[in-house]
Amino acid sequence: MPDDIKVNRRAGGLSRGQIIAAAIEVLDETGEEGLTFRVLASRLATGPGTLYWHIANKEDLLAEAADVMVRALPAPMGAPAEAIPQIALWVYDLLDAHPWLGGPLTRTPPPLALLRLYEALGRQLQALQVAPDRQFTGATLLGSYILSESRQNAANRAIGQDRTTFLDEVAASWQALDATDFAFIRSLSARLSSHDDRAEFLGGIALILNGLR
Amino acid sequence: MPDDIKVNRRAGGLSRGQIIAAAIEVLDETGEEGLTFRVLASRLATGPGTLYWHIANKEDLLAEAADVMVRALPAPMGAPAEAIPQIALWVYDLLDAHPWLGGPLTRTPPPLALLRLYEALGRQLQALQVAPDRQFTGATLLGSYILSESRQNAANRAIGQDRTTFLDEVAASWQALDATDFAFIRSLSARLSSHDDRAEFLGGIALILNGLR
DNA sequence: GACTCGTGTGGAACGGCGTTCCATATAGCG
DNA sequence: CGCTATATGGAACGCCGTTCCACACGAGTC
Repeated sequence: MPDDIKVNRRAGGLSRGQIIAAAIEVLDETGEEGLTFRVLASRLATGPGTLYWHIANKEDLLAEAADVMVRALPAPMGAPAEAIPQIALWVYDLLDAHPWLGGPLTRTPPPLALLRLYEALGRQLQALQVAPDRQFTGATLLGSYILSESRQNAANRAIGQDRTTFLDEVAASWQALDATDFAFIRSLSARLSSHDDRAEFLGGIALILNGLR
Repeated sequence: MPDDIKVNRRAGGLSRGQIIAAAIEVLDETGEEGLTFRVLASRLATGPGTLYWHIANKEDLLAEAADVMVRALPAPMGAPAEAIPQIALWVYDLLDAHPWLGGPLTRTPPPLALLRLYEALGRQLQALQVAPDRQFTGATLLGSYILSESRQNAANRAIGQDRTTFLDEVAASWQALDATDFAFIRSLSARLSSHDDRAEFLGGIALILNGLR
């Protein structure tokens, strides 16, 4: 299966692209754990064995699905100092709408989808005239923060129940911790459920950019 | 199974602590995927069903194992500006020695082990006189960067082969990317295999602290 | 137009997983 | 000395990713 260019000669034949598109549908509907080869095969009206002719394994499938999503990253507009928060928010909203992306994006080695993100961030750092030996650190820092926060936020709402009630429960469990061992955590718990996530998130981005200057 | 205080009355009885200790042994030897209830049970000379009397499920077991590891975090010494890199490096080395920690530490909601880490970082931020409304952002930023980098580094070496040859392969695959779409990534690939990970890592920490000032 | 062969197909089966079930054993208590 | 809650452990359940293999089809060759 060397090239994707080679199209299936069969009439109603399955293509790699169709499989990935169907996988994304299933992932959006039932999450990462809901995607199995059996349900995917039945949705495509075939058997599990057929899928393995087109894709190597589940890891491969997830990486490709993630890449499809990240390819939609729009070209940033405006000054670099504005473009970076713009990219950050785009990723934040992407993972909010498709929480399953959290898994496939954070693998070793970094999947292509993640490289696209780093590329976009790195270019803005270059445009910001960040010193070359700081670009690596800066891109890594931005990327890890963006992904970690987006993942966390996405996971919060993937639980199924309402996001605010979930955060309230977490805050309550933090309040129940030992008062001396977890003084700082407890002081955070009030802030946890009331704060504006996106504003908080953008604050972190601004902090990084501030440090890069 | 309300309290841990209640000790097994049986002679050679199994305790929750013994199970967790054995689990950590298996995890250190064979990684997260190597830990199954069957191998854990056979190591403890019992059946899988017995384990479920003492622990709720695998997630519970992993969270508790992670907590045991993070509890060993030493009390930071010296000025706060030195204590934070100190904590960061401790986590970095911990995950380097026990790569399986990467998984259990990054769950939703944040496991107790992770809260311990945030507590330690937050206290240093307070000592650094960081404004209260920036402590949350700062701790989150530090935590996400420390964990992400440590995880990445740990995963690199968990592959089995030598770390440098692994990074060389990654660098080569980056060089093979499209020259215009991935100009920034390609410019990074040279730096990837030659750089000093720990120095790079500390550079990122310094950058965050710089931004907080 | 028949033959053939590489390209696809799909359902059964494999081995392993987390977890549950249940018959059984044991230790403390009335 | 029974009784009962505690604790055990092996069998079994349902599901997973993946492999296997018998088979169908479409295009090139004579």
